[in-house]
Amino acid sequence: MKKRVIVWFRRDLRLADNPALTAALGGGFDSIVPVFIHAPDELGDWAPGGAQRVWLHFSLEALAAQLDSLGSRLIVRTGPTQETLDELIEESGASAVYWNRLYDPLTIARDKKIKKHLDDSGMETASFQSHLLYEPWTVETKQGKPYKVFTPFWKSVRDRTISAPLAAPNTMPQVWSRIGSRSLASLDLLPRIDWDKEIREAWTPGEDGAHDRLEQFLDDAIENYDNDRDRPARHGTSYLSPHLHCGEIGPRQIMHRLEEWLDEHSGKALQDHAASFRSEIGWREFAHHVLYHFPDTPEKPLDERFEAFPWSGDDEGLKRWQRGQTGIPMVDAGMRELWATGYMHNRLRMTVASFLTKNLRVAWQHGERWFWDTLVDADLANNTLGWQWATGCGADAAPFFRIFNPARQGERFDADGEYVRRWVPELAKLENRHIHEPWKAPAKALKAASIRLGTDYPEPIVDLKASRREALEAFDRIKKSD
DNA sequence: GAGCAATTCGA
DNA sequence: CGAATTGCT
Repeated sequence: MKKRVIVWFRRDLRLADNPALTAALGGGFDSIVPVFIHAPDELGDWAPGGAQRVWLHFSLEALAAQLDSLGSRLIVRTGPTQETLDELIEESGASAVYWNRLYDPLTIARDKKIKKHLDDSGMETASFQSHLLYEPWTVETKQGKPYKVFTPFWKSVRDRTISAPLAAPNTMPQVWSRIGSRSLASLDLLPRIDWDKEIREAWTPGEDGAHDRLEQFLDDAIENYDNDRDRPARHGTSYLSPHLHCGEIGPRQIMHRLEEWLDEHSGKALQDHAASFRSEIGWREFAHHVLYHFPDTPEKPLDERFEAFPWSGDDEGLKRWQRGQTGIPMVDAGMRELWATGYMHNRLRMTVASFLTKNLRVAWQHGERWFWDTLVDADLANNTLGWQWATGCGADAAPFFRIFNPARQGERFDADGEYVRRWVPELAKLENRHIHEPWKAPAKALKAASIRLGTDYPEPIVDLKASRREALEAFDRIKKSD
């Protein structure tokens, strides 16, 4: 009797360091059926957004090509997942299903149900850790509770040993030709109008693209990480987030390769830069930890007092924010970068989130949703943590009064206005000293730069100082009403 | 460089 | 008890 196993791919679209795949290859099976099941309905409100879908399309295309080159084949199906797995089991005669674990609430619930169903019908099932360095349930405070503050979380886990990543297979068993697959195109992941051009040009989804990015980061950017990662005009960050989201590379591989690289490049300064980068990977772990233990946080503030926060309900403000027409250069630059490319530099993510929630006092869930639909790296854990952090209703005791001033942010991190000029070209001719606050520029300076405020570029839709004060007052009220 | 405004977390 | 991502006026 032939033994066959289904490897159920999800957001682990890689061959190297893929424990489910490795277990299947080492499990004495005669055949392996690699399958991806597209079932966005099962993710409720958090089905992949527009930009994510584009990424997923190309990532699946890359995985399919890799499997082809090893003599295997990616089977693509659509949900419902449980029924689809049942059909595949029937068609292939598989006796086992293996997969790698994910941690968002709806996926956990679905996977549990499917595991029980498969177990009950006599299948062998196994799930594996590959998406995170530290399983959320293995990390707790001395009181046995989940962590709510990053630093103690990170201190408690960062010295744990990380096992070596698994090698990619050199060859794989053929997939029975009778097992049919849908075409990728039929999943309808790509947009009808080609707004995704910039995404295609700027990125290479897939496992090879992910590793190239990591190498590029090590070669070019890590030596200045602490200084350059906050400067949006530079390429100072790793750009690994969308690759990590789809699991084209895993955190274990990143950490391992980093150590290997550091062994070849010594220096105290480099160690510091590497520590900062590691802690960013740590933030991703922390975000998953918090989402796992507080599964309501995509919708609800962790700090319950914020349920009563007097949001403005400013629809017009939200629209202008989305379109990059707020009249605040840094905010508009960030929002336009997002709209044009599906990506936004992290420094700007904090700045625009602070502006939306504090200065416009629009509920953070609206911004979270917009990011979800537009970001190519939209990730439920990271997006949720980021928005709650920026709002001040999240995991740490950060004071609400820590409100970003977009003009100060511009002066500090985009001093020469390069980033603003790139994304808000109508301000291109304005001198550096006015570029982050055009409303304060003298008439002469505006004229010299051919800018008519309110015509060529909007007047600020809100007064930064007054709106900051009002936000603080609103926070005072919910604090006292507790 | 202090004050924001005292709070919550976590050892 | 000390500490708390990345701030602003």
